[in-house]
Amino acid sequence: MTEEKATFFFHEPLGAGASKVVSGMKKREVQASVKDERLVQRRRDQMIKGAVSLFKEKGFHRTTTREIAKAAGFSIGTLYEYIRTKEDVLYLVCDSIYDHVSERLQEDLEHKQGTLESLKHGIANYFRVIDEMQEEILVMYQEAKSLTKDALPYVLNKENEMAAMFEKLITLCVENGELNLSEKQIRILSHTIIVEGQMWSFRRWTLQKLFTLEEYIEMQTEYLFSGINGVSKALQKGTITK
Amino acid sequence: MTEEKATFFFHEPLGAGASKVVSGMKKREVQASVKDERLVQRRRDQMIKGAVSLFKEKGFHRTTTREIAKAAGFSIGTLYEYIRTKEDVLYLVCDSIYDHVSERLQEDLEHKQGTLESLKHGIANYFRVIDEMQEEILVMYQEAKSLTKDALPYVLNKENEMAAMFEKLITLCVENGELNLSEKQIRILSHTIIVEGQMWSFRRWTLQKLFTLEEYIEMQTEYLFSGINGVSKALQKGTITK
Amino acid sequence: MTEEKATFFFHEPLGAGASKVVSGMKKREVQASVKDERLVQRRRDQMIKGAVSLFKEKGFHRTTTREIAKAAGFSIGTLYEYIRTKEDVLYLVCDSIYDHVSERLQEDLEHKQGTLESLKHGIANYFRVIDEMQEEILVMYQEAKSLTKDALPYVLNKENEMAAMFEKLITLCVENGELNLSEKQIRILSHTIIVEGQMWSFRRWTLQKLFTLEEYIEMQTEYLFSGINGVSKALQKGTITK
Amino acid sequence: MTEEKATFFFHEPLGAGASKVVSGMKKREVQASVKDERLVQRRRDQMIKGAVSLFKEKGFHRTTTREIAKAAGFSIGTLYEYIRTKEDVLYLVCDSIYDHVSERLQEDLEHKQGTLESLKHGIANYFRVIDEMQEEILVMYQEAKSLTKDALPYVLNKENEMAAMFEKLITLCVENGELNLSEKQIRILSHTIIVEGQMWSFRRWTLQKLFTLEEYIEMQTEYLFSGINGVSKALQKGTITK
DNA sequence: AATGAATGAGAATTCATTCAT
DNA sequence: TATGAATGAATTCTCATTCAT
Repeated sequence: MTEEKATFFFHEPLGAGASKVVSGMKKREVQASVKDERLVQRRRDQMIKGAVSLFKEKGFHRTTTREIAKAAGFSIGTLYEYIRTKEDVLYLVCDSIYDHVSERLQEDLEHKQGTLESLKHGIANYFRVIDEMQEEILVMYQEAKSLTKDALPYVLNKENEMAAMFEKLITLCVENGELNLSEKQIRILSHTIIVEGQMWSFRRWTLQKLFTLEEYIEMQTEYLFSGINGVSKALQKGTITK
Repeated sequence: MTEEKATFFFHEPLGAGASKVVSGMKKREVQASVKDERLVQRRRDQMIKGAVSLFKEKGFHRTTTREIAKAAGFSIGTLYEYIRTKEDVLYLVCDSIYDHVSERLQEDLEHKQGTLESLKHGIANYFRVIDEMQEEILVMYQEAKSLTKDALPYVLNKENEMAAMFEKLITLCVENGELNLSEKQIRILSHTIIVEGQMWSFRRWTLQKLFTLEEYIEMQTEYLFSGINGVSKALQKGTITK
Repeated sequence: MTEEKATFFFHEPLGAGASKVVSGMKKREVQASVKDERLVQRRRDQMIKGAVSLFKEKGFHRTTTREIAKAAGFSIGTLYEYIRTKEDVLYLVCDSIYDHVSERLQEDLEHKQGTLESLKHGIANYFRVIDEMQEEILVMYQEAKSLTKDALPYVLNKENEMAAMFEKLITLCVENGELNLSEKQIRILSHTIIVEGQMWSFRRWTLQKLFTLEEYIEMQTEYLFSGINGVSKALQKGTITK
Repeated sequence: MTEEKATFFFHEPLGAGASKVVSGMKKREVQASVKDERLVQRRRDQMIKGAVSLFKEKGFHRTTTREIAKAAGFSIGTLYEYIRTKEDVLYLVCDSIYDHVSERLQEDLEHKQGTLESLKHGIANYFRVIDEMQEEILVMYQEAKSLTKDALPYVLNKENEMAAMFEKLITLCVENGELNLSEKQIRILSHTIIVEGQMWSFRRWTLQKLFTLEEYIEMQTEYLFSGINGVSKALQKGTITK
């Protein structure tokens, strides 16, 4: 993967600073004045926790650094001992959410077997993670655009890593002969899966009023595997119920 | 549809002010000091045009009202003759984009016939509209969350109207016996179509590097109608090419 | 009367521009673009009427020229055909109020006779005028300070003219042998009378809750003529009632 | 005293928020971001000092917050650490002036004895305080009207407290048999005294040119106690000089 | 390390005044 | 004469960031 012209959820076309999204990319460093690594970690955790709940409530721009400091339980001066700019907080928050999601997914995708069953299971699991973390997901996708150019590649990288998980899962199925899909088809499929998960969170104002999570999983899986035609026929035959 | 607890792309849980998303809802009025309706329309068009390009570049929050005025080609004082608050600009922008998208869709969905072919055609057309307006789409979905509570129902309503278009299209197919889907399945399907369209714009940083629009349309349609299994089999049989 | 260092209800120490308060001073001209004198007068009357009611409600500074124009029944453009600056409106308003008050007083003080009775009658009449015009009185005294330096002498002059009326009335009594007061005593007395009148308007929040106008007139007159000692004795003797 | 329909020096008729002027009323709190109470006091003192001198010069409305900050010796940002709105400054200024006046009066009225002599002494003292603080008095009475509804009761209350001081002084004389006055007469008298004091400041442009403070005190006292008639007779008899 | 007072650039909004029609 | 759209200087207030204690 080379030079990004990333415009995922981002406004500015990326300039020189923002390039190469390499898998296995190192974390972007956020400078702290305080040396004690353990303390830095603890303070940042407090900070992220406070910030997430504030961002949920009012978004990044409407949240002030003072509020973040207060929510984190320390003073504004202390806040700035652990970050350099307000945007650092946003980066830490996004990074942390990605990590949590990835972690939860990784956990489950550990025992990848390359069967259709395990793929379905993986998808269902992903949807459930999304459901549990919907607030965070919302925050992340809505505010990530406010990250500056140099934080961007790291975030895009995370997105790619997530897609890669599903790609791997699907590829295993292909290798096992359970599926027969081209590279490109795998790519698009994994992105579609990810987006359908996000959909549960983004469109919850309507979806979550119409369906329970499990219904949603079932129906989406049905569509995903059998498509409109398949679903249509199955319904006709009575294989699946309304 | 009743009382919304909308959390679509919005942070604050909606209070009393923001309820009822009624189809056929009247436009929310944005007050102008200037009386000449025609002039108001013209100036607002200038304003929207300028604002969209600024919002694309730097987002709503980072764009100042002075910049908007300048981009629109008039003074800050004049800007405020046509709106009341900065947020009004955002509302006008979102409203305008929705209108354009809807219009473009409506145009095409006029000759709805209730055949699978026409449904496919409608979807393809929608994807193309998205492609043409991707910048605007991006702006709308990323900034709409900054609208205040009282502008919200109008925006949610637009979303519903868009979903309703596809619901109608699909329902026609069902009525014609071309498809056999339950109410709920129609619902979820139309939202999925919409989201897959948005995906082309949201994930363009990766999708548009891998696929041409027509490829994307073809592949998504394939998945949508036949699902993973169908695609998989077709590929095996050589019905479709990689 | 010479060089004023007027600080009546005015903030800035007066510079060169503001001097000589001469009795019989000509009115300060307020320039109009419109030539037709009659029209100018009519429009200004509309303007003053509207402005007074607005100033009553929200004060000079919080009232906008647009509001004044609207209240006057014409457009902002038209307003500026009859004045040069917003402050001109204030001057016209103050001037007009003074004129009304003076006129009402003059009317009554016409038949000055130089008896104590007629002095009492004059005072009572003045109090009644104040009562009738209290809103205007309030406006005038509260906003006059916003007049610029060059409008000031005219206003001070009006104040002097009012004091002069009572001075004349009292002087007549002195000349008639009904009273025996020095120049200075006459001066201070006439100012005191004027201020006691204003008091009815300025302190109405408490006075007008405790007394009717007629009670107030009676009591103030009693004090004015007999003083604390006199009132005290009269009460003791039962000459006056509580 | 209950429900006020105060229109003292105020434009808007008071709504629900502005009621009950209770003696012993607590001070209206002005919120500060800074915690250190002592510092808050010091900074506010600087602020008030600067503001008073600016208000004297150009009035509340024509003074900008930046000017206030500068006059106080700190930045605009710092100013807003100690107040919430510009109006807070006005409230602090008015409050401070009242406090100073009250304090100066209280000091002296401490040794109230209920003799006519001590009453005269109290009045003279009040006039001298007014003289010393005339600039502040002017500012207070001219700008107080710009206070919002919720600051009003506090200010009216102060006015009442001042009147109450004289009422007490007079009442003592009545109780001692030195005077014989009704409740209402006491009321009106104390207000008259207060207003005659203010008169020295409000009409200084003419009074202070004609009289020295001591002359003014003497003459007003004469009138106050003996009235026109008394003064007139005394002059005739040669008891007092011109 | 922690604190929180100080800073000032920057933002939205208002409104007196002008001027072309 | 009358109109009202256009203007932009001026104003209040916010908030990220710094730095002395």
